Formats: sequence, C-alpha cells, structure tokens
Amino acid sequence: MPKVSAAHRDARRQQILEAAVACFAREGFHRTTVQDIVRESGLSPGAIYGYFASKDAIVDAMGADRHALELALIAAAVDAADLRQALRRLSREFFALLRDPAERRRRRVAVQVWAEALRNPRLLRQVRGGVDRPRARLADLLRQAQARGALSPALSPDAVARMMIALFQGFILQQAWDPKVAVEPYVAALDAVVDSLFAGRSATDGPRRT
Amino acid sequence: MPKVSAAHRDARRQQILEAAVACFAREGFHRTTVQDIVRESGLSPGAIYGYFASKDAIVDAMGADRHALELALIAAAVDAADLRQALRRLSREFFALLRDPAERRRRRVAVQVWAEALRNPRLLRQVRGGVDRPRARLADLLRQAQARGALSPALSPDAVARMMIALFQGFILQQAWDPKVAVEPYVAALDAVVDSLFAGRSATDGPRRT
Amino acid sequence: MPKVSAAHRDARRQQILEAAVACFAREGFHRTTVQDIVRESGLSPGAIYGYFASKDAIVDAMGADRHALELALIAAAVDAADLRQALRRLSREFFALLRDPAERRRRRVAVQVWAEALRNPRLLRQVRGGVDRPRARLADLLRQAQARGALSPALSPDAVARMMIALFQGFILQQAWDPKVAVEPYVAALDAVVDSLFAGRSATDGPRRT
Amino acid sequence: MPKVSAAHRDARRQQILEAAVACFAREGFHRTTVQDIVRESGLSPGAIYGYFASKDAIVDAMGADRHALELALIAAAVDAADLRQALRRLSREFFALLRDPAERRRRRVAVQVWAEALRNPRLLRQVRGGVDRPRARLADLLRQAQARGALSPALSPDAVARMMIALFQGFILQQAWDPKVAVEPYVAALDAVVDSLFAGRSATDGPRRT
DNA sequence: CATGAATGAGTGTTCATTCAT
DNA sequence: GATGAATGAACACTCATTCAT
Repeated sequence: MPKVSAAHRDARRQQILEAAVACFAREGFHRTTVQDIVRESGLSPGAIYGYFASKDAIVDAMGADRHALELALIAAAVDAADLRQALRRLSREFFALLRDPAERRRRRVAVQVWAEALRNPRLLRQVRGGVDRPRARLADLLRQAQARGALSPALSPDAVARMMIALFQGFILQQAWDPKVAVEPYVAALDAVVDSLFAGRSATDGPRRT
Repeated sequence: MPKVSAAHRDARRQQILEAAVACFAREGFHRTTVQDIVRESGLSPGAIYGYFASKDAIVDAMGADRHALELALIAAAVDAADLRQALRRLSREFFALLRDPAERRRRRVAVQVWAEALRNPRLLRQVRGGVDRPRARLADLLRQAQARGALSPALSPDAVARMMIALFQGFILQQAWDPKVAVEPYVAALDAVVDSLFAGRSATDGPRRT
Repeated sequence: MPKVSAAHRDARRQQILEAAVACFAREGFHRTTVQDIVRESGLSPGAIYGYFASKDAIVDAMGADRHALELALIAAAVDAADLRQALRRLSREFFALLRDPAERRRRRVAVQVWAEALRNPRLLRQVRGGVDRPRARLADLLRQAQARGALSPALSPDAVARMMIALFQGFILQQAWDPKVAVEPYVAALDAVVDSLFAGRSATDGPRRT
Repeated sequence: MPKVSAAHRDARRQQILEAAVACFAREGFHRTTVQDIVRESGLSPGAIYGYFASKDAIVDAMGADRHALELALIAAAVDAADLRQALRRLSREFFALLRDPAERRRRRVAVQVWAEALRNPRLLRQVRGGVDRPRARLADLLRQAQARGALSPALSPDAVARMMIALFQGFILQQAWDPKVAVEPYVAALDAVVDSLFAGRSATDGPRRT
C-alpha cells in the first residue's frame, strides 16, 4: 500500500482519533491501552504509531481538535452585535449539540481532559486557550454593555464572563454524571439569569439606582 | 481486642490518606504509584495494605472523606430560614476555604475525582451524593421562594439549583487551571446574580434595602 | 532476460551494501534499523528486500565482500619467495589502507563482525576463512623457513602464524577504540619483531644454538 | 522477604550478572532478552530491575566487574622487578585462566564488549581503562629496559606495549572463534618472541648493533 | 504487626518484513 | 520493478500486590 493521498492520511488519522475518543469515553485515558485503540480502530499498533508518536500525542491531538471545534463554535456565536442575543445563541447552539450521542461521548472525554490538564502542560494550554479567549471576548462585550449603561457598573466584567463559562462547564459535568439531566429547563434558566442581569436597564436608559 | 488502639489505627489511616492526597494533587491518581504514597507517608507497602485493600480503596476513601466534609459545610450553610442569606453564606464559606493552600490542593484532587467518577461507580455515587442532596435541598428552598412569590414561577427550581452548583464547580475548575484567578470579584458577581434573580420581588413585598 | 541489466543490479546491490556499512559503522548492526539503511541508501524497504532476503543477508554479504577483499590483499602480499619480505609487504600494505577514512569505517564494522561471528555461523565461516587460510599459508612459509634453518625449529609455525595475525587484529581493535593511535611506530616495531625472530640466522647459515 | 543483608544483595546481584554472562555468551547482548536473563537467573523481571536500572546497566556492571578483575590480574603479574619475568608470569597466568570453561564464556562476552564499546561510551571507558593503564605501565618498564641497554633503543616502547597487548587480544579472538586452538604452543611462541626482543642483550652488556 | 524484596501480568513502543498499488 | 503503508510479534520495563521474615 504505497504512496497514499493526503486525504487518505487524514481519514486514517481521524479514524484513530475517533477510536481513541470512543475508548477514552468508555474507559478513561489511563485505563485505555494502546491495544484497546488498536482493537477499536481495526488497525495495528504499528499503523497507530505511524500517525501518532505516542499515546500522549493522541490525547494532545484530541484536545487540539476539540479546542479548534469549540473556538469555531464560540466565535460564530459571539460574533453578534448584541450581547444578549450572542449569549442566547451560544447557549442554544452549545446545548443543541448535546443531543448527539457522539457529542455526549466527547463531553465525557472533555471532563477527563479538564483533569488531565492539571498535569499535562500542553493540554492545559489547549484547555485554557479554549476558555481564556472566549472569556476575554465576553468580558469585552460586557464592558461595552456597561459603557452603554446596559449592565450594572458594579459588576466585574471578567467575573461575570467567568460565571457564564462556569454555567456551561458545570452543566457538562452534571450531565456527564447523570445523562438523564434535561437540557431545556437549564437553558431556560440560563436565559432568565442573563435577562435578569440586564433587567430594568437598556442601552438607551441612563443608569438607574441599583 | 485489637493489637493497636482504634485511635492509632485512625491516625495511621489519616496519615496514609493525607500522603495520598499530596501525591494525587502533585501527579494525579494514575501517575501516582503506591510507592509514591509509601515514600510520602513514610510507611511501608505492607503497612498501607494493612489499612486499605487496594489503591482504588484509597481513592474511594479519599472521596468519602471529602464527601462528608462538603456535606457538612453545605448542610451548615443552607440550614438557614432565608434562601438569599443561605446562598450568600454558602458562597462566602465555600470560597473562604480556598485561601488555604491545603484546600486548594484538595480541590485539584476533586477535579480528578470528577473525571474518575465517570468510570468508578463508587466514586460516582459519592460525587453525586455530594451534589444531588444539596441540589435537592436548594431546589426545595427555591420552590418555597416561588410559593412566597419571591422568585419567578417561570423558572425551574431544579435548573436554578443546578446553575448555582455549576457556578461553584466552574470556579473550582478555572482556579485549578489558573491559581491566580481572584476569588473576591467572583463572589461579588455571584451575589449580584443571586440578587438579580430575586430582583423586584419579595415574599411580602415589604421594602428592601439592596 | 531480466528487466534490468546485471550491471544495474550490481550497482544497486553495492549501493545498499555501502549504505549499510555506513550505518553499521555509525550505530552498530543491532542498533541499525532497516529504515536507517533505507534512508542512507535513498531506496525503499521494498527495493532493499528485492536485493537481500533479510537484514542478516546484508550482514552476510558485507562479510563476504570484506572477506574477498582481504584474501586478495593477503594473497598478493604473501605470494613472495622470501618470507621476511612477504611479511614486511603485508604489514605495509595492510596498514597503509588505514589512512583511508572509509577503510577505518570498514574496520569498525569488522570488529563488530568479529563479535557477531560468535553467534552467526555463516559469518564465522567467513571470518575464519579470512583468517585460517592466510594463517595456513603463513605457517607453510614458516615451516619452509625452519627447513632452511632461517627460523628456530623450536617454534610452532602455527603458533607464530597466529601471533602474526594477532598483531594485526589487536592493532585494528586498539585503533578502533582510539583513532589517534599512530600506525608508523607500530609497523616499525612489527618489523623489528619479525627481524628478531630471524635474528642471527639466515637461509645460508647453518643451524645455531638457540 | 523484608530487610536483607548486604551480603544477600551482593549475592543476588552476582546471580543476575552470572545469568546475564551466560546468556550473553550464548546469544550475544542484543539477542539476549531480559526474559532470557529472567529465565536463566530464576528470578522475575521485577527482581532484576530492583538490582539494575536497565539492561544496559547490566552490561555496564559486567564490564566494570571484568575490568576490575583484569586490572588486578595484570597489576599482580606486572609488579615484578624483572620485565621479562613479569611478561612471562602475565602470559602464564592469563592463559592459565582459559582452562576454566566459565572464563572461556566470559572471554566470548569480552569480544562482544570490544565491539559494543565502539558505540557505548561507558563501556569504551572501561575497556580502555583495562588496556591503557597496563599498556602505560608496560611501556614504562620497556623504557627502563632501554635505559639499561636491555632493549634496542630503536623500538617505540609504546608500540611494543601495544604489540604485547595485541598478542593477548588476538589469541582471545582466535580462540573464541575456534575453541580447539591450543594454548601451550602459543604461550611458548610468545615467550620466544619476548626472548628474541631481548636477544643478545643484557643489562650488563653494552649496546650492540641490531 | 510491620517490612520490603519479590512477583508477573501487562504496558507503550519498535522494527523486520510484506504486499496492494 | 519499485513503493511505502501496514503488520504484529517481540521488546524493555513498570507497578499493584503478596508474603516470608
């Protein structure tokens, strides 16, 4: 099987990553052996090592892929003139994904990546890249909202941004532990919280007593 | 009649668990070897296996201890007549702990427990016990608040309770990744969000100071 | 009628062998992978296996080539009427080669072949062929010298022949370990030893007391 | 099996080294697997790694042991007032060892160490330590002999020392290839060569033409 | 009880070799 | 014929656990 197209290489790479994600979701990184990935992917150990230098490299690549995907999602959602609309769109799109079982599997792996990032600097960089950038963007938008008078100037935009992210992270965690947790009421409550943050204020309103 | 006093046994047990937490915080569960715990505790492998049946048993016990501690904390805080006050007290006490480096270390381990719980049924039971019970209690209080008219009846009490918990979990995660994250602005923002949830309403509609 | 000319095949074969020698000199047989030879030769694994049945076959072929070369060298040198002159010529020609870096590289490989021959019967046959035949020839000449009275009859011609060979082998070894070892003083000392063996005797002299 | 005497540890260490030497003599370093040493020693992989950090460390230790042994042998032999007597004693003692099959086995391994030293800096240091020091000592003695007029001043003492060593190395090699090679005639011839080097000269004689 | 040397199944990884293209 | 992706047996090494002392 000589010289093979770049597309074929990419497909194989993806095949390995998907097999790895399946194993990781099922068993966790550390309990997943390379042999497990071999079995799941239908390839051979040698083939795997032709695409990835080590088991760790697979974990890294998985993190990088995930990172890219999330950034794209967030970038698209947050790229709205109106902050409230942006947040609303983000939560809807984000939680809509969770209807896909494959995505749920990926989320289980994400929780493991969170833990692994505490020990793996490359993973930490990725995980922080996927959180810090959106947070900064969100904080900017919140600052602008404060400037417009649409948000209480007493709140730290950075802290509020962290809270928004925490609301996503916490849900992922809780749903990973209990897949029966319903998405819809949570999204509704999330919207309400966002609304209440802006409650009684508007871009045209002047500041009001708190 | 045991050869050593129960107090001695408990002390030894605690010594092992603390050594284990130190190792787990430093290296993670899976990268921590029993030898690491042996070194850290100053005991011998045989001694460790006299107190715990396996490495997994140590992880379980650690989870159980943590669980008990958190439940106590939450029970104490939430055991207040007034919901708003209860939440305020909880967030203050909870985040106050994070000033202790030992607690921070334990939190790093907690993040790993979250991930590990996805694979370890005993750990999952514990972790869910530590989250589900408080959440149920919180939801009850929220339902009562709705009954009083202090909270919008449109919100799912359960979902709001999940959100409150998510706000804690997300912060632990974010601080584990970046220990420089400041606690105070986050607590302030958290208070504001809680306030805004109740904004413009009150049980009796008596006057309210903000 | 082969698809490619015999000349082409031979050139390819030589190309592989030279690449192999370069790798072996650099890394040793066992640490040299077929991939190393592939890289060094600029060919593909498949191509290599078109010319050699296995990695071992390359080692064998290399040994055989070397063997042929050495035999030719020795045959030419020893094919002299006068023993003393023959030995002198041999040592000169032999050590002259060591000025060529490529030859030094080959010598490093030769030392490895010596070791490998202990385990590889085909290599042992070659290495012994390269040593036993010249030794036998040398022993013959020494016996003739004894018959002429030019050499003490007390010496075992075979042992003396072994010693002559040992003097070459030892030098190769010592120079492989330390490339700075000078050739000239060694050759001079070697001549002196040969001379001293014949000292006080000559073909025309009658026997003398030892 | 707790706390064990230093003697026991040394015995185990030796047990492993002897098993390793047996395997190396039989199969060579590279073809010997750790499992082979495990089988030969009757221990377990874990036990082996309790005494040696790696397979390479076993090779190193073996080299170091051999080095120490040879240095002791040579030191004892060469520590004689008279050079000729010293060389005679050395060759007798050295070759006497070869009657022991265990020593022959060790010699086979030594040949492999020679080759391995070309790639392994630690082994090279050892192998050169075992050769350079004795050579320097020998060269000193030869220089003294020249000063006394017992040896031709035309010879390089260093080169002659190398030759003496080469005569040992070459024999080891030739006997490793062919265990039937007889020791006695070689020792006799060696003595004769030594004698002939000093032939016609003596400490009390004045210089003579060579 | 406590010790720690010993165990051995299992790990991540390599590399000589094959064979579909 | 030439290619190089793929194979998979084998490797060096680890570590949770045991048990003789």
